Amino acid sequence: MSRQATLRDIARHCGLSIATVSRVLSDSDYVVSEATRQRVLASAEQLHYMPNELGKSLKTSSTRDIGVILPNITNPYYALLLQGITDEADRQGYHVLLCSSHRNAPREADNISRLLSKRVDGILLSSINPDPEAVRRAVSVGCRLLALEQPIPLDCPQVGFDYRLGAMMATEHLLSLGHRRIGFLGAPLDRPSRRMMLEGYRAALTNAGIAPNPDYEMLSGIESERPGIYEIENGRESAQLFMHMSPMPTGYIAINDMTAIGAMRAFTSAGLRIPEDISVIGFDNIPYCELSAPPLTTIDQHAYSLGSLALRCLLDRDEPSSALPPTLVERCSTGPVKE
Amino acid sequence: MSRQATLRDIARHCGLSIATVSRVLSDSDYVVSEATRQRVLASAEQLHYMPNELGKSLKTSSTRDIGVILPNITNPYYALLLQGITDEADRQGYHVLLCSSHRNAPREADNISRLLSKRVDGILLSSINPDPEAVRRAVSVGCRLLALEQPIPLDCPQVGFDYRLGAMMATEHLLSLGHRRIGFLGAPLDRPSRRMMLEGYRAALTNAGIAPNPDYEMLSGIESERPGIYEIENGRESAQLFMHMSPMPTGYIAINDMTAIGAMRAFTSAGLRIPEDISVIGFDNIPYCELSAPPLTTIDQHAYSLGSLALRCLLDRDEPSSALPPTLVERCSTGPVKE
DNA sequence: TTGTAGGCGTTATCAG
DNA sequence: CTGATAACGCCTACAA
Repeated sequence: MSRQATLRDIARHCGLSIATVSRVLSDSDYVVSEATRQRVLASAEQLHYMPNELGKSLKTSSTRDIGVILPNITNPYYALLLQGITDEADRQGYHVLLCSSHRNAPREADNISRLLSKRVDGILLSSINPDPEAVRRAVSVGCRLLALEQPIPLDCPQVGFDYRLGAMMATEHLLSLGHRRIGFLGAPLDRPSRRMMLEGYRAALTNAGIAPNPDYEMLSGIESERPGIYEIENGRESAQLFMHMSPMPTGYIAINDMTAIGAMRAFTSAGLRIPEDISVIGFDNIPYCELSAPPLTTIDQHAYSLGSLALRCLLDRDEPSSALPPTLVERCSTGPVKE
Repeated sequence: MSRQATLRDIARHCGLSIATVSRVLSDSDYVVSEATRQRVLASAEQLHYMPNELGKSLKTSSTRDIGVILPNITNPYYALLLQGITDEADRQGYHVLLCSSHRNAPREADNISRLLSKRVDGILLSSINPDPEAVRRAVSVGCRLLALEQPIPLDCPQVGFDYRLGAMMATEHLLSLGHRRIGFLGAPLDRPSRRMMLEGYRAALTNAGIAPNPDYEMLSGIESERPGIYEIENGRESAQLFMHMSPMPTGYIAINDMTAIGAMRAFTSAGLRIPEDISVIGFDNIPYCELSAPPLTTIDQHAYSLGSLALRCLLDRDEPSSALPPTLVERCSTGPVKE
């Protein structure tokens, strides 16, 4: 438990000045004679020198840290997103400071403050409605900030999905299988992403000459701290309501995979067969989709790629705003309509 | 995009010395007259002062950062663990620097180096066989290091599960339901946790007067980058092999939930009914367990609590090593043996 | 009660 | 090619 060696220690050890030692150890393009370079390197090795990034950052005002604020990581979708971010950060020589906001605006503001005090080089923020004051302060002190996954109404780069297109693709897939009555397994429209999905669903129906039926837009549901679980419950509940209708829809598009799986469980335990009797399509393509019974057809959001893309945008500042195109992943939960 | 205000700016602004300003803003117990205190506070407010933690850390040599090194986060078990850590860190006023090691020893060593350069106050490391050199260097420079989840053969605090006991409980649960032929749905014994589970399984059998049958210990399987997926495949494969035996076991204990779910799918698609014909019990209690068909009985590892416990141990340095007792969670995948 | 000054470990400017 | 020296923002004896 000895104190860490510093440039000064090395300088003393090899009889050179701190400046010279710094020059070789921070491999600047500065010219140093090969002989002294070797001397410095040898001493550094012997003393187990390890640069102190604090000093360096204080001087250069760059920490190579980036802050990531996510609602929570136990949601597999956010876990995938975060993995994409950390892997990219690793490649680029950056470090990730992780914060869980739990969808709590004051907490988010606090997270931002703390990250700014840490002098992070940038912040990736996934927020439904962030404290505008906190965000403004961040950009005003020159900290890059990027709106991740959820668009925010502020002048900053944004990276997200094309939710509208994704929902259209899902609906069109059902339409192409002959379904005409298509239900929307939704949730409260408290986020832009959800509103965009509902829009896409309606647009696809309209394009196909079908008038959207408000009864088929199920938006009930409660939020809860247990991620995953309440979404399953929402799916179950919505499915129950649909089963009381007649005629009930033959195809269903869900706001996310968890909701779709919950609905499937309700349908199958009521004796309906999937995909023979009805079809269900999810959204996100989380790993569970391969496990459900039957394996879930869904729209892939490419969360992992989105994460790494977001980090690149934050750092490179080119293509400042972009969205990843969704992809249809066909598994076994959708099939031709039976009438 | 103006430069951040510093103590000096505030001092100038309110006509006091930097020292005085520092004293009120770092709310030390130093005595400052109420009048000047108010003056300082007012100026700080006006200039939007935000302390620069870099300067502070450089001076105090404490960053309140802790490094967390995990194989990957897309594994729901690690996601839960990480959530426990971040939530606790938040409560304690610490920040989490996240690294993904991808179970790669050189990469782990590199992660450790980078964290040390960042002068983190501590490191939580989940590793099968870490580079001993890197670990030694960490403790030698006085950075606290705690072995998380996987024990490592070094003198440092450890926090993990009682894998042996967990596997015993799982096996005993099957025994109590009348099962006598019990299969072990395993994986290569490359980690201490897995070896401990096999031990526990054998011990429970022996205690019940049953000689462990080597044929029933299935350890095949390939690792792969896609987490979750290969575990499902391993489960499937092992199940296939078991179905070629006669008599085949009636009860199965799996090394983790994913493997159990994979095996269940193989069994049911071969026409076996769970839990009527055979029983399967998992390990971890990841959220998916509630989704599988049928919902999976399992051993809860309390990953979330382990995360927060680990952080407390790292910081408080009391109860330096401990393990969380596992819990049986009965769902629908286990039942009385039918003979 | 307030101010001065030195130092934490780096980088970078400017002389030698 | 190398060496003093002054920052970076903060804390903290010590002095007034």
